[in-house]
Amino acid sequence: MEVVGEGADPRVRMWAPACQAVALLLGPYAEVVLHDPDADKVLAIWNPMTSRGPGDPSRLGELDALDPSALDVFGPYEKLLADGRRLSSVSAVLRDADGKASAVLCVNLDRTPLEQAAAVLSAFGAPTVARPEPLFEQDWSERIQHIVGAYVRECGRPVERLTRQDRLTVLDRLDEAKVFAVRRAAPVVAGVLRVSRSTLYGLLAELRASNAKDKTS
Amino acid sequence: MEVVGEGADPRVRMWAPACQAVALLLGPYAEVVLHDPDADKVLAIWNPMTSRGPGDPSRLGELDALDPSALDVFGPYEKLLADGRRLSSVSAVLRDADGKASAVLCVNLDRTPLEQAAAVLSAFGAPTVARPEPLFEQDWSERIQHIVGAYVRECGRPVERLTRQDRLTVLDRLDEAKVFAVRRAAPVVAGVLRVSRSTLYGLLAELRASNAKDKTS
DNA sequence: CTCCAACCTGGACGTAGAGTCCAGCCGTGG
DNA sequence: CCACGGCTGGACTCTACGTCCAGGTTGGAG
Repeated sequence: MEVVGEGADPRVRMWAPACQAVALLLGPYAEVVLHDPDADKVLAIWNPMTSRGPGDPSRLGELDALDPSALDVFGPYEKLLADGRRLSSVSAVLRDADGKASAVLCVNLDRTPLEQAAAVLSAFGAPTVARPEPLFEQDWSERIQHIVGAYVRECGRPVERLTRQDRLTVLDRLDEAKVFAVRRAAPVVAGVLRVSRSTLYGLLAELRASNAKDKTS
Repeated sequence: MEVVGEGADPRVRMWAPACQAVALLLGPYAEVVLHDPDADKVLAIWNPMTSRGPGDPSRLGELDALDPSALDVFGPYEKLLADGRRLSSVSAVLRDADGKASAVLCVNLDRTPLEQAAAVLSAFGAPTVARPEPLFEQDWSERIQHIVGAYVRECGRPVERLTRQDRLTVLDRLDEAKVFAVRRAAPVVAGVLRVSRSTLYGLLAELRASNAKDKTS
């Protein structure tokens, strides 16, 4: 836990536990700042997001309604950091036993990680309604290329120079993927595999006989 | 902002702004509790997750190291609610100007929404490697049922008693999904749509002519 | 009620393309 | 040299795709 400015001021000693607790809970994405409203300076800061430190000007002139009649809690409102990060911020006027405003607490929560996650989640949409096919269903020839390519990459040999056993394996995968249920797929596969249509059917028959035998055994 | 117990106790008046600020920032998923360490009772509570209220016993006997020598901040540690929700909790001992422990602050953050989101995100994995096909590619007849069923649900009418226009629309979607590129699909579609094979081809021809005309215009 | 038009239907038909078969052509190994 | 296993093009059959047509049915108009 990085903390700057602790212990110097009695006000800091009083409010530090609360500030530290919040900073601890919110991990690295929250900055907790304790301001001196009279001097308009930073008293202490936990998890600083910028290079601010104690003594730096607070610049919280906007919420200068520090009389006891007004509300003591502000926000959450949005802040923007120089690097574009969006913050959710809340502020609270902290008063001592006399009712005098002794400090101002600001908690700045970096929303960007949450917003990125939310973007992914919302883009996920309704999975059962969304169509996954434009890539896969559409272009079954692409799929053939993909399966064959994967095997070639797998065993290192180029597309040509594949052993008979290799072709059997690839054909098994293609058959497993129901590739041959789509019209006109056989000639395409034969072309990709650099094999004649006859050979293709030969290998396929051999394969299916073998698979059937495995099933009965 | 739901808050219970405000204003009664001077300690509540002192710490309320900080508590309220945290409760505001963390929205509905954080509960902020202010305890009386002497009476071991709840002083005030923001966004209560259970039915606890002011005056109820605090039961925070575990962190009874309330002497000034020990650390004043505890956690984050894990808590379990009766309904199974997992909480991240932090506690802080709040002291008055004399150094006397006047209150204990507890912030309980419900982690379940975040954990659910994280589970979705991690399950997302590597999208280009994962295969979405075992459900869709495999069973194209299931897909037909799905598309037709979706439309039926959409317009309310039962599978039968569909108007000609409806059938045209459904067929357009099926054709768009390249369903008719797979062998033997046409008879299945005709069966599902309660239409003869001839009619199916008739509607399909009509549809494709219309689409082609739209393209040229 | 009749008539008519639009539509659906079963069935017949032509054809593309799936799958089989075979004779011939290579390679490799004896 | 031959023998042999495997690949090849081509011819063949048959499935099933897509078209067409002659009926039958429905529903609305007269």
